[in-house]
Amino acid sequence: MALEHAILVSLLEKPGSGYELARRFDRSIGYFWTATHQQIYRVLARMESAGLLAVRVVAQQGRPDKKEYSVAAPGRAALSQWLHEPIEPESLRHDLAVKIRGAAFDDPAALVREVERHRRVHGDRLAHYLAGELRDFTGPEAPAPPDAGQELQHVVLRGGIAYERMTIAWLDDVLATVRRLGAPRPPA
Amino acid sequence: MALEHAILVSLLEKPGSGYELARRFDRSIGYFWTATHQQIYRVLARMESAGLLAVRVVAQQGRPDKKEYSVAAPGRAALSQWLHEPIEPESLRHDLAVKIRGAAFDDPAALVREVERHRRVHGDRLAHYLAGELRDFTGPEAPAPPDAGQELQHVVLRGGIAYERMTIAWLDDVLATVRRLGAPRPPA
DNA sequence: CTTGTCTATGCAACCAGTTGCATAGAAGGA
DNA sequence: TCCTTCTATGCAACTGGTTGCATAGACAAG
Repeated sequence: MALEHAILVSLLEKPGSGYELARRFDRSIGYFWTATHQQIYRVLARMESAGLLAVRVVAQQGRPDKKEYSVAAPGRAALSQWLHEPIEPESLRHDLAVKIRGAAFDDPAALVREVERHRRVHGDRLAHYLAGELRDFTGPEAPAPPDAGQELQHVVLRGGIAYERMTIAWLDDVLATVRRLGAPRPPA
Repeated sequence: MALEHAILVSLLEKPGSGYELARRFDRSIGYFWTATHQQIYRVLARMESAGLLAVRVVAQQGRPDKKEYSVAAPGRAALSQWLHEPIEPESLRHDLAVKIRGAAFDDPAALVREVERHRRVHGDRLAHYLAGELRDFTGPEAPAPPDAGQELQHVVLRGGIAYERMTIAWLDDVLATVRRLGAPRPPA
């Protein structure tokens, strides 16, 4: 149930509506946890009825009303408790690796195209992360000195950057390996 | 539904029972895809009734009978089709990152213990992968020259090794950052 | 004036994966 | 002798997450 906790952290950083949370999950929080708006709305409703969140309906001009959520005391306590519990170090779930091993039984040209496509996506993500790092942390516009929250956000972002760099290097390794092999077997 | 395809690849590499598959998913395949035995049995039953797999009951001495599954022609075709379809480049799902950002609102000492624990687990995994690489690919016992399937298995394993190394380096970065911050705020 | 995009919220159905439990014979150690 | 572990299979209930669909006003482009 890490989505609940991700929402608590995000709302502690700044209260907001389900829609705003969904956009944050397309950006900074989404670097390490994704969620669709439907799921966010559902979890928000559950958390609110459980007393973890407080809601305030905010009227806006030129736009629909929004429900602004913020963390209530029990929500903060629930987060604190979770932070003190150990969690499972998670494992990879990489379907591309399944495809790579599957290429031993099929046409490797299709794999090359697919790996190249993934490489491009990861390259774009890396560029996006680096731009965000420059904007929020290392550029001239960044706040100095940063507070603890910003330092922690930055180290998480550095993790995303390291992940993308590692992935890109690995995909290059995969491409070199597959190209070296040529055509192992005809297509099924 | 990548579990289906992971099973197809694994059974193409070598036919086996649900129990044997479950053990493979604790080892090599599990480097990038995990599954419990319950799920494997359920998916195997579904795939068999869909005609993707063939079963053969094998009597054993001193042990229960087992159902040995192998890939039927429609299964091979289904795998081939999937290999030619593009898949979504997947994103991280890292609950530890949620905890790190949450530490801005709580006691950072708990975070330090948790990160150290994760670091140990990833260190163990790295050692395990490296031992496997030596045993199967780079050591004196390894088959030379390797065939295409082995080359591909090796490049996937190199991905796991790169992932663990990257993760360990990042966790060290996290530890250094958190320790530098001291105690940002009192516990909730 | 119509089409499309943006803000904003939500229901319903489905699917994948986890957790808990159950069975059962063989082997090995306390 | 009993307890645990290993091999081997499976059901049932639940939870977390995805997909498809729906509504509705504001605004901008064509």
